[in-house]
Amino acid sequence: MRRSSEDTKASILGAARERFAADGYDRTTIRAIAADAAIDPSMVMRYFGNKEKLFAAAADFDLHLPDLSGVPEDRIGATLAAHFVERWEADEALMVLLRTAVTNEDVAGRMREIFASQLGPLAVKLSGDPATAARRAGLVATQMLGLALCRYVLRLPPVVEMTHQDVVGWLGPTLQRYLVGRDG
Amino acid sequence: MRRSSEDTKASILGAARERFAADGYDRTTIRAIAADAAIDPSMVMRYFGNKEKLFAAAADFDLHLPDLSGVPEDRIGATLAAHFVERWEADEALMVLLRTAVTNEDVAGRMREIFASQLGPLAVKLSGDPATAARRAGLVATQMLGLALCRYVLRLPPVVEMTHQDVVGWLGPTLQRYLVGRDG
DNA sequence: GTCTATAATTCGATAGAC
DNA sequence: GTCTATCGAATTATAGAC
Repeated sequence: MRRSSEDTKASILGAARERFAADGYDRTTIRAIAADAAIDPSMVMRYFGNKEKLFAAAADFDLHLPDLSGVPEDRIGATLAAHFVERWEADEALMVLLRTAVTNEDVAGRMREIFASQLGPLAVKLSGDPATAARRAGLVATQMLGLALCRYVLRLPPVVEMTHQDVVGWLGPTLQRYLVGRDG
Repeated sequence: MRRSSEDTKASILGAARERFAADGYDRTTIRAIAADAAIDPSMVMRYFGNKEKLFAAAADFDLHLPDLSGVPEDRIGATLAAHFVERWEADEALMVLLRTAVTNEDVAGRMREIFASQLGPLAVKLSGDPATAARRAGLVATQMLGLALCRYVLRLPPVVEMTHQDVVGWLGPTLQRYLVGRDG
């Protein structure tokens, strides 16, 4: 069959995202991606150059943090918790990134950048204290990435079984304290 | 040089733990482990059969959860937080396991077993409520594994810079609420 | 107990025909 | 735009000499 360049590229990217998310970077082969996309392996090379560039294209994403300016001060933690769960379940690129960052130092570096540049400013804005903002952002990351790890990657049954509402109810107060609380 | 069987086995295991922890399962090669142990690759096969069995031997471990019966009720979260950080930094096998569980379904299964069998009973004992114990244990896992992920694997700077005391001060109350709190 | 040699795979990447 | 064919490298694993 004959497809357009754009169709081919898109189907390769889709297959790549699934494979990278399911198997991690090392275990994923260009051959497998090509087979999923029903195309020859050499086409993948033609469009993306090499495996690393294909990964970069598949893992490109944005946290899309919500605008919290209209949210009541005491609902910030809950709002953020709800947003993270939805965002995570909507975009496979996040899992691709987490799975890969664990065994790839370059990707871990990208993850550091993402959280520093997107979560850091939010923490400054919320806590009003630039001195502790970085730490607050880091704490939020530990809880949110920990949830993602246990729920979507390790699939610990009690964590998988929680509804969105359960997650917001339990993690909301935690994030609230990390972002705007006074102790520590 | 001529070494005893035990010496050889021990040095292979040590090298394997370091490699698996540093590079993950897929990236770690038997050849590299053998080189680290200053031995021929075929010796590794001789002693451990194959790569998978070598990994199983290197990742064998125990959470060694502390006895909390003598700890005041309101200090349980802090005690557990302190214990986890110390345990994590003392035993490389934990990082080996986490790094590998992320891209290996069999190992993820072992991780599920470990947390269910070791953290579950603790939650029952503490909360006194078998109905919610599994969920409480799961929540503790999200926060503790999230800390480990950000601090030891992704190495997010603000999380790495926290002292043991900082960790206990911030995460203690979180674990406390997950284990013995009433909301959710 | 240790090593050499090598079999058997698998993979990323390239060249080139159609 | 798509595919065949293949190279070169790396890896697990085995057989067997010393």
